[in-house]
Amino acid sequence: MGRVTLQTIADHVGVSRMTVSNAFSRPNQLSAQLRDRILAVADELGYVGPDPTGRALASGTAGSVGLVMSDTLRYALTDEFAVAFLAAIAEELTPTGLALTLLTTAEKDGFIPARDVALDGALLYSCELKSPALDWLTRRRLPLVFVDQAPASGIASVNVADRAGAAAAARHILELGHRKIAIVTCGVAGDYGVFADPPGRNVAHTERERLLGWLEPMKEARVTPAVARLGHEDPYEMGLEAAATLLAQTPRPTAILCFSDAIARGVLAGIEQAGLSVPKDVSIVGFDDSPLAARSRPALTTVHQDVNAKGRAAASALLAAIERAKTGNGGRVRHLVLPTELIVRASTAAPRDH
Amino acid sequence: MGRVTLQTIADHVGVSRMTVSNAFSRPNQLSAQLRDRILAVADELGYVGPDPTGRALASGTAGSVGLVMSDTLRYALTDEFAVAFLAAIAEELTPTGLALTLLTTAEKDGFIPARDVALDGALLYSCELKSPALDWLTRRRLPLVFVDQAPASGIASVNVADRAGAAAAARHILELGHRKIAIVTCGVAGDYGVFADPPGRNVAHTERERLLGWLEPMKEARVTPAVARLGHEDPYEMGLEAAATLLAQTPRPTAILCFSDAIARGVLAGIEQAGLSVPKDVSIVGFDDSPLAARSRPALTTVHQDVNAKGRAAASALLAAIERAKTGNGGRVRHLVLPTELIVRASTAAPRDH
DNA sequence: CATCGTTACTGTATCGGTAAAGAACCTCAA
DNA sequence: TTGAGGTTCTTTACCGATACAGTAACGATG
Repeated sequence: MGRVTLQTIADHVGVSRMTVSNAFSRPNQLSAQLRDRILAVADELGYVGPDPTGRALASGTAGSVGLVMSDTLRYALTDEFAVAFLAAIAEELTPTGLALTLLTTAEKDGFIPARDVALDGALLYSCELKSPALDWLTRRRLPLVFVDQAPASGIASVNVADRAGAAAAARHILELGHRKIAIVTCGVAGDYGVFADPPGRNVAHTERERLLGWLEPMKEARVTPAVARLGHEDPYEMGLEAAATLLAQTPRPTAILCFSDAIARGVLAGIEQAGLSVPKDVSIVGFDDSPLAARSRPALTTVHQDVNAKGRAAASALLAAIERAKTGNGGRVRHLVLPTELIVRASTAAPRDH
Repeated sequence: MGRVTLQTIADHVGVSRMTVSNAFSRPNQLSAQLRDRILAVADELGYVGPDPTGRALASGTAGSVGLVMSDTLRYALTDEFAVAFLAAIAEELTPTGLALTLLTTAEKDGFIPARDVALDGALLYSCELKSPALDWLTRRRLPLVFVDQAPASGIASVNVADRAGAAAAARHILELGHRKIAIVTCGVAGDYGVFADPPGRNVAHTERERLLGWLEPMKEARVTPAVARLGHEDPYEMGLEAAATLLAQTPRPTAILCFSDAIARGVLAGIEQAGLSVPKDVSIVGFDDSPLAARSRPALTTVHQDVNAKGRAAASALLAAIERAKTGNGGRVRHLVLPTELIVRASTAAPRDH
């Protein structure tokens, strides 16, 4: 026996296939009795419901939106902060009945998820500009939302005030009297190592913005920071190492500004391993205000961003973009920037010699 | 201008639509020159690649597998342990080019993701038996894998030795000399509260197994535990409250066995809030050996399970199930049970009066 | 009684592709 | 010269549904 389709049911009931389709998808197009009869027969035949693939082709909707996270899903999922973002998206999406498809950059036998999986739209979180996934999704002309990426015209974006937050962090450190300052930043591409000059081009949007934010007040104060640039893999380990390297420099930095709380925790551990104390010997500032920050000892001074709001904003921007693509209205393309706020906790203090 | 399809390109190049399809999907079916010409024209016309929906309908593959987590994605994603599981799945899936679609139980306007999203298969992690998502996926006859659920015949499953692990935990506590023992368990359905008798029916597989494991050595030792049963929402808060309730009982328990490390942490905090100390006054055992366990102070004695192995096993079982459904072979249906191991850390000790 | 609006259902065209078999042509050994 | 076998492209036949226009029946309206 072949597969049960709308036609099978239609034949059994003695109506047209379209009426069966309506029984499932547009209940008000037929009488209640007939609908019940159709559903009963469908049930009897073991029919589950309109086949998603057929429906998707005919109706033009897939019922799922894509999410590309940092190109490497594996590491994104070890990051508490990224997971919180994911959770916020999931929560915002749930009541819409849309599923969330996690896309990876990997491909197999010419099958590229970002190109070949049916989607109604996609969220791009913190991807490299030259990411192949981003490229495919763009070429598909899917409704998109960029999160933590350089805004592009015509594509909705959600960012946080990275620059302002970083500037606040730097100002805080300067006001405490620090002059020997180090920065630990991080990115997925470009050069790694310790630089006298901060990296210029070729860094992702978020990193660039934070760098600009940190550097501005320092420039005003005529302070030149040492910059260590790390990869993305294991923030704790890399922070630990970076701390060792930075602390070996002369003059030794008395304050370290970090790209994230996860890195800051590694740096903190590295400082303690070097026999120094935070904040007495070295002050640390993190970024993001992830749960880590409040939990660590000493509690991290950090730049807070509302990851929950970011996730929800991203999801609803995507819903608007999908609506716009479908009906032509749904508001105009928005470039949202959520605020950041410096949270002073216990990891920063005036330098010793002050 | 309408949309660019295979036909558009075929007309431009002057070949049949099928040849264009082959140019994209089966390169060895045509000459390299013609293929290049076709791809060039396709590129020129802004054609991205075969439309995923059309391809899905014709070929019968969607390119994505579903994952249902605990019915409430929101809470699953706040659970470090569940996220680690997700990460392991994602990692195992990545090289296969399959995307991972997160399914929720919610529906909207009669659209039910588990029924209406195109998938090649699905993983069900720790769902209630009567979960509507599980029900739909089963009825669709999709290749499935059950994880942390009662094995069903014909459906691959991955579990851990919950019962043995729990028994080891209970035995450890008994051997230390404890006789006044409490259990803090947790489930998404059924009755909540403190019971003299442990809940019987109507609890999910994992909970049941762990209960059976804890109770068996206790029965042998003629010890009757107090059982507190919590919901799923906020393990820390609920553990905190449960601790308060249990400590108020007479005789006061000297050891508490917890369903998870997340709950154990709440219980630990509750014990300390009550002015008691762990493990001097009260011993605690967790479950899972999530990162939390080693991190907490005192470090938690817990039952270790290899969440990474679980995730990978689940993913590859699903791949096998998909293969089986497609080609008829791919091995037989397996019911895997991964080992657990008691990890004794600092949260357990002999009771005071011992 | 002719006209009109509803309700309830049907017919036709299409969505964008793939599978499988067939045809045309070319190569090369016997 | 022939014919087996390979390469390359085409033909035919779907995959399972939805959109949209159309029609029949029926009661209401003037």
